[in-house]
Amino acid sequence: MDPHLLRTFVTVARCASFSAAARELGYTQSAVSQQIAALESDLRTPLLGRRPVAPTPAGERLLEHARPLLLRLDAARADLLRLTASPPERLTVTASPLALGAGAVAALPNTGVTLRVVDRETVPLAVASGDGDLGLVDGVAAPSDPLRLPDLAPLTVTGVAEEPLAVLLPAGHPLARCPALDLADLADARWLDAPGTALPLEGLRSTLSGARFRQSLRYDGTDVSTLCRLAAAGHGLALLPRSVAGAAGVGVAVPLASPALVHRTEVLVPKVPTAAAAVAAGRLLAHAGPVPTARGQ
Amino acid sequence: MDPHLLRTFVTVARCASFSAAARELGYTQSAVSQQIAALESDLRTPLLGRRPVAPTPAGERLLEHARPLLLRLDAARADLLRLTASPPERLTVTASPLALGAGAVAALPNTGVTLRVVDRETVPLAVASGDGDLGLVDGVAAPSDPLRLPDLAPLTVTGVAEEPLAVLLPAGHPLARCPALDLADLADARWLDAPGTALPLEGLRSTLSGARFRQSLRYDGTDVSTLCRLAAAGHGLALLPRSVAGAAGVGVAVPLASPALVHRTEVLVPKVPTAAAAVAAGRLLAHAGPVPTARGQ
DNA sequence: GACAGTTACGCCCAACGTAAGCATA
DNA sequence: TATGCTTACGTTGGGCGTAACTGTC
Repeated sequence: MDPHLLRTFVTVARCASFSAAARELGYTQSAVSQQIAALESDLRTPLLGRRPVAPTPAGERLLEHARPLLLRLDAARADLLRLTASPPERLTVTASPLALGAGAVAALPNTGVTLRVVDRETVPLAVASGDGDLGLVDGVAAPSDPLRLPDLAPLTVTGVAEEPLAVLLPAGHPLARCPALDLADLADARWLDAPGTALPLEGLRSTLSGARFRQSLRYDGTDVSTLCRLAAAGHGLALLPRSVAGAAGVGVAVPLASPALVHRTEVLVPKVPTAAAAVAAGRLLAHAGPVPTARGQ
Repeated sequence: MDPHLLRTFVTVARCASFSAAARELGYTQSAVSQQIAALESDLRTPLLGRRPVAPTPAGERLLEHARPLLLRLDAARADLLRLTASPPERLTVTASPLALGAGAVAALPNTGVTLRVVDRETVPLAVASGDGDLGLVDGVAAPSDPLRLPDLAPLTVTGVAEEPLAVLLPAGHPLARCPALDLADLADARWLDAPGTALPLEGLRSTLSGARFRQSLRYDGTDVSTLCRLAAAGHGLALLPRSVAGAAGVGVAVPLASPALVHRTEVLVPKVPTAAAAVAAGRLLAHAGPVPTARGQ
């Protein structure tokens, strides 16, 4: 269970090839073979089928463990090195697309900032690994409830904005004339599958037992206006913050009435932020929030 | 950042001594010294002050990373080994004290079961590490909200019970005559500090910004009736499930009215449970729940 | 027979233990 | 002076590469 072996295992599983993984890791094919053999003998179970190279059930389980483990390990390393390293002159802000509300944009310093917009789930990863100095993530939550973020590293998380939700529908949609919608009304609707940009439905499914959300087109970009046009063109519904849906300029935005859910934005900084990140986080809080956060556990 | 080094580091920090850690780990003092030196040179920063042996600020950060990391590593290893190992004949159920409601107790199989009651935060740890086959944890949450559990390993979590809360007060307490209480009423009360048994207040503090919960006696056991007697004797208030507080036989139980919080119990099983654990989990669900669970993220 | 993973074998370095060194109470 | 961490040094084994082997398309 040496992380070295785990990393090799994960790479082999991803490449579905010993030799490709060896090239990528700078080993010989032989070394990779030996590492996998060592891991398999350590755990007393085959982890990879050969020809084709694919994880066995036990291998799948190990992947589930190994990936977050390696992530945490990298995050820990980066965090410790950051303590020593001299503070960078530029501030790198990593944000998910819908986390950049008007308030956040206004509060950003206008010099020495690199703004990177990435997939929603990449944001905590970037901040934890030191890839970004400050993160802005959004998601759906009950009012004043914190977002459920993966705990890759001890980060300081603060809510900075909450706003109501809306569903973006194509103009001719039968539900487009409703004054407000309930999630239950949308149980059988077709949703855009855009987990990085539109608000993800996975968690919401469980609120409506029995309801099956049908998914249609998958969008992997991070561009909100494209997303809105996709929704307006009838490729599927999109759940968005009300202000975004209302200002889309295409389609029809219908407010979401219940259950009580809001669009929430949070600031992520390392427990010991860089000076620039601390200042920027302070400005964001002063400008927009903080928003109350209820109940840890 | 080899886990071997991390484990040594954590041990040295705990023992506050190189030689004691060496004894505990089965190394020579010299080896431990070299391992710490290797870690410090790898991270380019001193981690431990010597004489006395105590973590530096950087060392403190590393401890924060290393402890959960090693936990996850052990959990992963245990999980994989469990896949291979032959299923044990006995079922070990690990539960926090207040997770054992009447329903849960009734649903437990009456043969071949070892029931272990432990500190609340130990339950996920035990299930993740394979130390127990099935876990029952409780906590405070908004209705149909899942508990916030540390994600040590991929576990299957299902709600099985929710019930209202009550505060247990000594008979003469000024608030004991109220028909119901609000958390705000209790902002300045003195609470028992019993995180393993009574419901912990840490998270609740943030709901009432400005309110400072004063803590008094600390109770580290897992015995509910002792806790009730402590509360009744005026050592501090205790937040409990209403049925428990009402049946305490001592003190006065006053229902908690708002904000909307409930006592929630969840079943924890490994993603691939043992046969006995799967059966027991099924019985628990059939008997008591499942309780709705809203929103992932 | 070509491609891809395994096995054999030799080499080397990382890591441990022994033992001497050194700093602090 | 005693205790306890560090440094020096010799030894060993784990892990890598080279190369020969084997199984599968």
